[in-house]
Amino acid sequence: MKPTIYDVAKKAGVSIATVSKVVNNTGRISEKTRSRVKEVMKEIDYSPSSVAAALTGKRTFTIGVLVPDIANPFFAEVARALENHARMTGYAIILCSTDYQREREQDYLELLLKKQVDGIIIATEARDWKVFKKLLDKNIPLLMFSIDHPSFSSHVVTTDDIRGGYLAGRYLLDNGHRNFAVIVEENRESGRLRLEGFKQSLMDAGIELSDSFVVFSKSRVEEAKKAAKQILALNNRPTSVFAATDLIAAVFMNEARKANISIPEDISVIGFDNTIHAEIADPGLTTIAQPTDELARYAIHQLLESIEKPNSLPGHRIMLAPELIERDSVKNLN
Amino acid sequence: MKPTIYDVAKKAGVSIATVSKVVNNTGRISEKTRSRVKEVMKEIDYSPSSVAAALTGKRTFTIGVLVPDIANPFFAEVARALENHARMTGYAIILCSTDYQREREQDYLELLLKKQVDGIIIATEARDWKVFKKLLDKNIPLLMFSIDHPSFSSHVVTTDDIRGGYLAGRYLLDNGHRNFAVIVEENRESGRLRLEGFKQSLMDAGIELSDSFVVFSKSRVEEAKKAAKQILALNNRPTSVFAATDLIAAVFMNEARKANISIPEDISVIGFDNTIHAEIADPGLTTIAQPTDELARYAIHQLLESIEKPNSLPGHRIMLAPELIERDSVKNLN
DNA sequence: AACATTAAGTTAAGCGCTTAATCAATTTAA
DNA sequence: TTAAATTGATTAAGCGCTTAACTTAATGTT
Repeated sequence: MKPTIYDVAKKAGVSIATVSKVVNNTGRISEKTRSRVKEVMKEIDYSPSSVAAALTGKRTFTIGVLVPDIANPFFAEVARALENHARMTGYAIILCSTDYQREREQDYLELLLKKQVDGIIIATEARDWKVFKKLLDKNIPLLMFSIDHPSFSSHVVTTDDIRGGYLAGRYLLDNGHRNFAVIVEENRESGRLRLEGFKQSLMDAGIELSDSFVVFSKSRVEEAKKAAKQILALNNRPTSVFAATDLIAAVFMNEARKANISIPEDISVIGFDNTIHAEIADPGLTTIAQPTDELARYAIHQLLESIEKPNSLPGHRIMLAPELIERDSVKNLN
Repeated sequence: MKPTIYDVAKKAGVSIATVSKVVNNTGRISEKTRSRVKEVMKEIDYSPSSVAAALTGKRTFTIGVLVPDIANPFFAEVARALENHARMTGYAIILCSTDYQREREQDYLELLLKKQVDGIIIATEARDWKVFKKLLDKNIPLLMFSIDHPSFSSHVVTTDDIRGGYLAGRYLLDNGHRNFAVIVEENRESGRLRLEGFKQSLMDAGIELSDSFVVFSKSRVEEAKKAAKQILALNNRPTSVFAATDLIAAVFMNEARKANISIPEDISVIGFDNTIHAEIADPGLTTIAQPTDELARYAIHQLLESIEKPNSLPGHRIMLAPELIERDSVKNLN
C-alpha cells in the first residue's frame, strides 16, 4: 500500500498534524523535527495524496482546457503553452477536445465539475453558451481563450483579430497590391474579425473588397482545397490572398502550384497563426503570428487570480497584438 | 456552496447511503425512491464530487499521458486518439509534455503520483528509465506507447517499426528503385528499427545500403533542412529517399524544390506517420501510416485492464502493423 | 401460525489530509 | 519571582463519499 501521512507520523514519532505542516511549510516546526520528518518521508518514499488534500476544501490544482481539436496544430501549440505556464505554477491540465460537438462540450464540462477543477479555460467556440453561463453562476473561474462572446462577462484573453486582419491588409497594400481575395474561416467570430480588420485597412486606402472575392472555408484540407480552386478560377484573379489560417494558406499554395501559378510571382499569399505550416511551406509563408505563449501566460495568470480571489473584479478583456512574420510568400509590386 | 450528498439526502428524506446508491446504481433501491432522489438531484443541480469518491479507495478515473511535445503533430494526434478512447470509458487525461527533459519527466511523474492517477501512458522516450522502474515497483499500471525498451516489462503498444521500414523499402524496390538514402530520426529506438526494416528489405533484394547514404536528423525543421541538403549534395544522388517522419520528408521536398530537383520526377520520397504534413505536401506524400487510432484503442484497453485487475499478467507487447499510404511522391521507374 | 427469505433502507466507520483549538514547556518581561 | 508571551507540538473535527454490517418490514414456505 502507498504510504500515508500516518506511516510517516508513526515512524517519525510525531503527530500527523506535524507531518502535514512540514509538507506544506505551514505552522511552527523546529528545525530538528522538520528534518527528521523529511528524512522519514524520503525513507519510505512518501508522496502526499492531493486527492485527500483537495477534499479538505483546498484546491485540486487542476484546470480544464477545452479546445476544439488538439490535433489541429494551432490548438496543439496553445495547449502546449497553457500546459507550460500551468505547470510552472503547480497546476495540471485536463485535456478536453470538444470536436465542435455540443454533446462533447457538455459531457466534458460535467466531468470537469465532478473533478472539481479549480478553473476552466475555454478555447473552443461554444455550441451552447447556456451551459457555460451556468458555470459562471456556479462561481467556477472561467476564462475564454482566443475567443469572445459579446454576452459573456468572464475573463477573456485573445489576439486582437481585427488588428491582425488590418496588419495583413496593410502589408499587402504596402507591397503594392490592389486586388485581393480572402478565405475566411467559417462560423468563427475570430474569422469575422480578421476579415473586418482586413477590410478596414483597404477602406483606409480607399479600396472596397467585393463579396465575390471573399470565400468561406473551414480549416480543413478538403474544404480549403475547394476554396482555393474557387479563387483560382476567378476570371479577374487577384494579386494577393489573405487566408484565415496557415493551413488554408498552405493548401492554397499547393493548389496554385498545381495550376501552374507560381507563388509569390503570380499571386501573393499571407496566412494567420504562424504555426508549423507557415514554417514548412515553400516558399516560407508570410503570416500573422498570434502571440501564443504570451496569451497563455496571461490566461493562466488571470485564471489563477480569479481562483485565488473568488468573485473579485468582473471579466477583464486582455487583447494582445499580433505580429507580422515576414517570409517569402508576398511579392513586392512596387 | 456546491451541494453535497447530504443536501440531496435531506431534501429527499433519505440517508446519504441511499443517495450514493442511486448515483452509482448499486444496491437495492425501489423505483419510487430512486426517482425521488433523481428528481432532487436535478432540482438542486447536484454533481457528485469525484474527489471524495476517489478518496474512498476507488479510482480517480484519471490517467496521465506523457508525450515529448504535444505541439508535434504526430503526438497531437496520438493524444487526441488516447483522449477519445479514454473518454469513452469515463477516464480523463492529464497532459504532460516532457520536452525530452529529464527534469520535466520527473516533475510530472511526481505530480501524477500525488494526483493518484489510475495509470500512466508513456509516449516519450525516457531520459531516465530508473524513474519509471520505480513506478512499476509501486504497482502503478504503466503502458508504453509507440516506444519500447528491452529491459522493461510493462505493457507495450506500438507500431511494428521494423515492418514499417520494410514496407517502405519494399515499395521503393517494387517501383524499380535501386539507389536509396535514408534520413533516420536520431536517438530514437523507433528510428533505429525503421532503418533496420528498411535495410532488411534491401538485403532481401540483394542490395546493401552504404552508411554514407544514411543521415541523422531530429524531427525539427532546421535539422531536417541540414539533413536534406546533405543528401542533395551527394555526388551520386539516390533516386529515392526514406524519411523517418513526415515532417522530415516534407522539409526534404521543399529543399529539393529549391534546388530545382523535382519530386517525384528526379527523386522519390517516402515518409512515416501519415500526419497532416503528408496530406498537405505537394505532391502528396506517400508514407507509412501508423494506426494511431487503433494503437490508442489497444492502449487504453490494455491499461484499463491492468487497472482493473492489478498485478495480473505481466507486460504484453502489442505490435500493430503499419500501412502504406500511396500518394504521389514516388515515381515508378519500371 | 411459525419461521425463513427477501427487499429496501439505515448506521457508522473510514479514506488521507488540513486546520482551528488547545496544551505544555520555555523564554521574556516586569 | 511570577505573570505574560512565545514556541513547538498535539487533539480532534470535518471534507464528501463508499460500503460492510445491520435493521425492519413485507413476502413466501410448509
